[in-house]
Amino acid sequence: MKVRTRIAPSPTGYMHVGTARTALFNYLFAKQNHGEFLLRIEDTDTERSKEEYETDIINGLKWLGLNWDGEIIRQSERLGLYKKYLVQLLNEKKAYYCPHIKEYIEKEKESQLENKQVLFHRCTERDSNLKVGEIIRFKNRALNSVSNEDSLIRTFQDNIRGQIEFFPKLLGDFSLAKNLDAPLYNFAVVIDDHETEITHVIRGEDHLPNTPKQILIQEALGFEQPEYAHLPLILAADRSKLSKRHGAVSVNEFTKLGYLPEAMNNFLALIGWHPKDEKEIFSLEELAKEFQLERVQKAGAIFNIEKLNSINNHYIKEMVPAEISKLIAPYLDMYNPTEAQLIKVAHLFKDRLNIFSEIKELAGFIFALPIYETKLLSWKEEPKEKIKENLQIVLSILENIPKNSFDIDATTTELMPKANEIGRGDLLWPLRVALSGIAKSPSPFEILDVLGKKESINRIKKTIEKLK
RNA sequence: GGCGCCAUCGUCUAGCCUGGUUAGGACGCAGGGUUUUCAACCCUGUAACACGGGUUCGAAUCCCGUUGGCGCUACCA
Repeated sequence: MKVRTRIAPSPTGYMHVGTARTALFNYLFAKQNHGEFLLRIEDTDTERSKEEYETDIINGLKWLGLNWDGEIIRQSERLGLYKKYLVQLLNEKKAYYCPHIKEYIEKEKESQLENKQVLFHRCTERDSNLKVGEIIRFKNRALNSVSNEDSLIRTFQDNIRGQIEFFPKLLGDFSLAKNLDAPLYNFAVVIDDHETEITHVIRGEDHLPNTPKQILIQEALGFEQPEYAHLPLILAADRSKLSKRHGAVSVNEFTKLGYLPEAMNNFLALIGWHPKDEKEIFSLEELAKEFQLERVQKAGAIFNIEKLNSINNHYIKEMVPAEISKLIAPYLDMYNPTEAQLIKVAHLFKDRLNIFSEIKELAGFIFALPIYETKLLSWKEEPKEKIKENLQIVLSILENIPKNSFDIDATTTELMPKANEIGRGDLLWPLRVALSGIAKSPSPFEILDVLGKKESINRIKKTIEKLK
């Protein structure tokens, strides 16, 4: 049978990195088994679902290169299908209309909580077979009698976790739909996974408690049970489920910050999965080849942004300046840089860039010399006059280099003998600051090269002026 | 409260199934090197088997318990 997996996000928020990781694992598993990876939008909650979020999810998947097979499946467009099965369950008396409103159920819960009981609804109308309410509930057979075999412990297999136990009775008569035209999550999932012939349900661990309900629905409908695999959760630093309050969690935020999709995929793959050997850098194709569900971790993993940064830095270093220049351009927009400038900047900063958005802070001085204090010019507390004198020396040397051969080689060759003579720090430090206005920068020779002769001379002269 | 899941360096993890390792790697951090600073790169270092029993000649590894963490407990998904 052909392997089919799916990513089934609900468009109630921007695409979460957890969704991205689940999508990635589903994609990888499908690819390595020459199967299909489907995208299903779970938009049955009309109150919270928004088109904007759906678009964001689609863009996120595309950005990551996790291309799905076939058309997008939208649950909101399949209401007739759910209705058909709902009617079937109702007719077969495997589901019923429940008259109890929310307030009643909540009160019921409160008293159950007080009495330290399991929270579930057992309806007085479950056998009335009348349409006494809107909500449709699953008639849980395990509730029928205490000696019923359905009240015993049951298990299902999870490809990551092994055998999982559950008590059908403890599930109560859970809800299937708000009404005939408004299916609820657990029900819609079962119908869709069946109809689209999903063979492997790979999803977050937060769905583990839903699985028994879904299995019961499958059995009531006579559906085949797919294989399950529940992924560990992505956690925040405090080990709770990663959410908005923890900072950047949506894929589009990472895109805006200037992360590379290949770094994102690589990093996400390493949260909860690890190859046999010690390799850590993987392309999507390599991942599809080496990924194994059996090697997925069971415990939740903290989203470690430092690691992501280091992986991103790795991928940036592998790129050529021409590619990088395009990606840093948006962050330097306010300076109206030329293409040639961007390429030089890309070349100069590629090794020290974790994410592209950092370029503004790192390279801003190239385009606009920041204001700085005069004392920054002194290497080791030399007097003003000494600094000025050294800058004069540099200036006279640089002025003698022809404009069109004013590059790293030329400036290094001309300046270094003098620097060695009077002290490297004494000569090069003031030059660095005169050119950049900051303490932490690339070498003065590299800056000279990017700035060009005219701007370099200009900056040095201004500094000398400043020292008067 | 109930149910379920989980537990190796600060973090991500290898090792666990098929007991015998100086418990390995990466990120981070610290120190050193690299034609001045920063970054990158190279080298070195740092640091972990949650606890208690049991089985065994021998337990991170198998079993039981404890503790802790997380998730779910909707007319959300």
